[in-house]
Amino acid sequence: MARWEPDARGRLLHAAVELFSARGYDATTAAQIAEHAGLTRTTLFRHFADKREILFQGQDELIASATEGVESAPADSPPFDVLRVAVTALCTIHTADRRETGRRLDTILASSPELQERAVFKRSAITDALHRALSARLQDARQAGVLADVGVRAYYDGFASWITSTDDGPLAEVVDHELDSYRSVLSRMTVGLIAPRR
Amino acid sequence: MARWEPDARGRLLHAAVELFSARGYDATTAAQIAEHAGLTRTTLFRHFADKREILFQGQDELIASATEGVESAPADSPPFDVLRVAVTALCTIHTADRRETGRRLDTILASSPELQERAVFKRSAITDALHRALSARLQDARQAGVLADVGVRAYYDGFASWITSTDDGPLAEVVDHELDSYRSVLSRMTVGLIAPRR
DNA sequence: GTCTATACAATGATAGAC
DNA sequence: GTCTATCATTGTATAGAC
Repeated sequence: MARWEPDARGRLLHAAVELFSARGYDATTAAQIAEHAGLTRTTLFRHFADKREILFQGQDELIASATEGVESAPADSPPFDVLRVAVTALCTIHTADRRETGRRLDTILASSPELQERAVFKRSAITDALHRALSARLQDARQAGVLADVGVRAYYDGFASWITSTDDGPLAEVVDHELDSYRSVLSRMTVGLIAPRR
Repeated sequence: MARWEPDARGRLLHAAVELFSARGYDATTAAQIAEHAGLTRTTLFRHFADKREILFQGQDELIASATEGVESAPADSPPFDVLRVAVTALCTIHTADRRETGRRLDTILASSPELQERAVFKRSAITDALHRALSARLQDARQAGVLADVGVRAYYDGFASWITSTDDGPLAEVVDHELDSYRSVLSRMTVGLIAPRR
């Protein structure tokens, strides 16, 4: 028998989503979230550095996942395939049941500048991790930068369309198609797009 | 005769940089900054939405500047040249005398996660503005996304090396070289980089 | 090892006077 | 545009309970 109910973090997330959806982010205090989860305010701040972080738990896995993804790609993979392996690794974290959660989270995020700021920061952290790993592997910081930006863009675009769309398929599939589209954009970049047409 | 000393915002910026450099961001209170600038805490928050924003005043001009830059490019410019016009427009805001300010600001930013979060948010806002403007012009959201990312990356990389380097030239020149490098990366993307070598 | 009680400094908002 | 005053809330620090 545990002395306390398990999964405090999960309960706090659930309570936060519930209350933010009902009253809005600003109108919900940390004390209310804690109480709703059967805990106290002090305990909430023991688990999370700040109020925003409740909604972003698990995001740090994505950062680690990006780095590992790059390192796990076959030795002879061309750069874009290395990127694909890494971005696909990001997708495996979100299972199908997280889809509804993602939807609700997205609505809440859109309502608060404070949360958007944190979301952007997380995205930037993932991009930086990917950038570093690709840079180490490809030995070209600028090429790595472009690929990291494209990969993260494909991932976020894919995620957005995944939670919006009605037909259900895995996130990885949607993101993979996004990557194809961006690859096609990149491959067209030389034709009249960069060099002036003469 | 003015009833108050002019340029409250500028004085607050100066006071903030001074105190943050001396004691650190967290150890400096809004009241101290205000007092140092000959004002009260309340007045500080009349000028700035929060403590962080003091250091980022004028950044919103960059966002507007990005949009206008894209719209001001000649009608027949190829996409990358449109980007170049827009990114160059961003550079004209920082004159040579802002270089030392940029250096000091950079040191302060590096010391506080809270400030880095805001900095990333501003970068993201510029990227989004550029993305929107390019998207409207090129009628291709993904191509616009890649170009916006590349442009902003060139701008920030250029800015970082501009404030670091000893020899003085205009920011626009450094950024222009960055853009050349990224253009070259993009043009090499099709050769063995994306498609597997056979 | 996780939870709680309490006290505390600082942010940011608000209302009203000069 | 600036000031005084007051307020709820965040986030920290500390000490102790189960």
